[in-house]
Formats: sequence, structure tokens, C-alpha cells
Amino acid sequence: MTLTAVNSMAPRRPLPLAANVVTASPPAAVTNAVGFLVNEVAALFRVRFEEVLAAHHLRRRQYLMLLVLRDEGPMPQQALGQRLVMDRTTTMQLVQDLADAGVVNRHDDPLDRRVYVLSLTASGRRLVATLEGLIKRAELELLAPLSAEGRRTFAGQLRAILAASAGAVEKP
Amino acid sequence: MTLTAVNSMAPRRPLPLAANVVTASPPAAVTNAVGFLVNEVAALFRVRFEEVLAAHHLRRRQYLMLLVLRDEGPMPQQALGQRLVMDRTTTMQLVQDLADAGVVNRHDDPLDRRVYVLSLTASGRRLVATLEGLIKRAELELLAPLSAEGRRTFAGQLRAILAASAGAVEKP
DNA sequence: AGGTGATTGTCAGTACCACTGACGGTCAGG
DNA sequence: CCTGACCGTCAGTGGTACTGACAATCACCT
Repeated sequence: MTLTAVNSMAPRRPLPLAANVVTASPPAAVTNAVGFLVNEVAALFRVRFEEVLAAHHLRRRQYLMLLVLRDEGPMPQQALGQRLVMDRTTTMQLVQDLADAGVVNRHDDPLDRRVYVLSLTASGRRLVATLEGLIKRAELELLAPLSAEGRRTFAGQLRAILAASAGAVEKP
Repeated sequence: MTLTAVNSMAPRRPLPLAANVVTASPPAAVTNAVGFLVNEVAALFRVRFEEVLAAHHLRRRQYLMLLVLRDEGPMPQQALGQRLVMDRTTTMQLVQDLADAGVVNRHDDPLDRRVYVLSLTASGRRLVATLEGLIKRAELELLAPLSAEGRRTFAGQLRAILAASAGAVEKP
């Protein structure tokens, strides 16, 4: 199992909202390329996702941080950064904002005075719950054109592609 | 018909190659989110796509430019920029590189001496053909885990989602 | 004509994000 | 107790895309 990133779910810029989504016609030649279609659809999800987060002054990676802290319990800052395969300094900046916003706690580890142990605050826990709901709803809206079964096969196909690609990387 | 962007098919950074692709486990909570899966798969395609282009010293938007010039004929620089919904200055920089590389021609428009009319050179035409082949092959590799019919329904679903979303934007 | 306003390509400056490099403070092992 | 490794931090860099301003040119209007 190789360590790689989780960084795929967002653009770098704050939000050129709704840019990155095609309603006008792109070069006809690419309209038939699956890679292009996937990226368009992905952009759709990404924009919605970012909209929700932006409304709560969060960045994508910060949301992931909150999820990890909730699901895997308190952990030192650096562990969290490695968990999401991000730079130490980047981790720091994002954590700082989270702490300022009062959604995570940084308390000293008595066993190792170098580390800050991070944990969710009550408001952080509420925030995650809220966001999960909003994001879930946004996804359902986007998936509306598919039937219930269509949605299942769709997700299944995505997983298949991911799995195949991951497997191909593992044993070269 | 609203004008929006075509900018969805790439990261901004040159290539943190193969980052953005998950083989390690992301927060379990998002693994089930379709939006996340789509973005992972999209990243897969994007990385392959960028690899191919990078081997030929092209950026994504430059490739789109070449496609537009080939499929829609010569046009002034700004028209090309608007066609792909990008900034004037950005357009200029990218076009300059293309011209330096000898894949596009900039010749003065006799009717309007402000504009440069852009057109593909012979080598530019060859380049596009080569790239299209390479990209097509890469896509097929990634889609290998799907059956022929699976591929069709997959593409159909993507189109359905895009169409629904585009329609929703048009009539609010 | 001629003058006002818009448009074309261009350049310099700015914002932004994530990274690299370096720094004190702390731990671990010989 | 001293060397090496690690944590969190901060300043500086790089690369991308933008905003603002510029001269040149066109288009319209009187």
C-alpha cells in the first residue's frame, strides 16, 4: 500500500465559482473524450462542494482534516498532515485557522512536549455533521438524472476504474 | 446559452505527478461520496492527459487551442481566448509559446491591423493528430476494467449529469 | 472631417497557494 | 551529556492566473 494523496477534490483558487463548468460548447473533438466528460462532471461536484465549504469558511483540506479527527480520534498535527499527505507548513496554516475558528483544540501532549494534540471541539463536531448533510444533498441533486440503480452502477464503475489503476501501480 | 469555461481538465501546478491519486485510504467518510470518487477518477484521467501533453511541452489549454484552431479554422487571438473563456493576458502568453514552438502562425489581418490571425502550421496539425492518438489510447487503458457496453453507459451517465446541470442553470 | 469611445495585443504588477529552507525547542540513544 | 532526529513555526520562493494601464487601431456620430 503506497502512500499518495487525497488532494483531488478541489481547485486551488478560492472560487471562480461556476467557472470550470461547461455550458458553452467546448471544442467538439473533446466532447467525445471520456476523460473530458469525467473532468467536467468532477468539476460540477467540486464546485458544489466548495460552495458549501466556502459558506462556512473552510477549505477542502480542512474539511478532510475534520473528518479524520472525528473518525480516527485526536492526533498530533504532523500525523494529521501525513495522513492527508500534505506538507508540514501547509498543515500548520490550515490547522491554525481551524483553531482560530474554534473547531479544533490544540493541547500539549504531556508525554512529548514538542507536539500539539489536535481534537475536535463540540462546535467542530456540529460543523462536520452539518457539512456532511449539505454535501450529501448537493450530490443527490447532481445525481438526480440517474435512477437509483443507475447511481449504484455509476459508483461501481468509478470504483472499478480506481481499483484497477491502483492495482496497476502496486505491482510493476 | 451562457458562456462559461472549459477549464476543468487540469491542475495548475506543473505535475505533482501521481499525487492527487489515492491508493492510501482517505477518510473513510468520503470514500462513499460519489463526488469524491468522480474526482479521483477525474484526477486519474487528468494526470495521464497532462503526462502526454507535458511530453510535448504543451499545457492543457494550449491543446484546446490547437483543437479549436483545427476544427473551427483560423481566428484572431482574442476570439480564441473568448472561445475558451480565458483571460486576454493568459491567452497571449500561451499563444506566444505556441508560436515560438512553431505550431501556430500569427499573421496580420489586412482588414484590421490590430489583430493577429492565428492558424495551425503543418507541424501543428501533425502534433494535434499525434496527441489525439496518444490520449485516446491512455483513456482506453484507464477504461479497461469496464466492458464495451459499460463504457457506453458510463459515458451516457456522465452526459446526462452534465446536461441536467446545464439545463438547470439556463432556466432559473 | 474629427473627436469620442471601444477594442486589440501587450506588459508590469499583484494575489494566491503550496512548497523549500532554516530556526529554536524537544526527545532518544549511546 | 552530546549527537542526531523530530516537532511546530516562520520567512522566502516558484509558478499560475489575474487586474490595471498602455499605445495602436478601429467604429461610430455629429
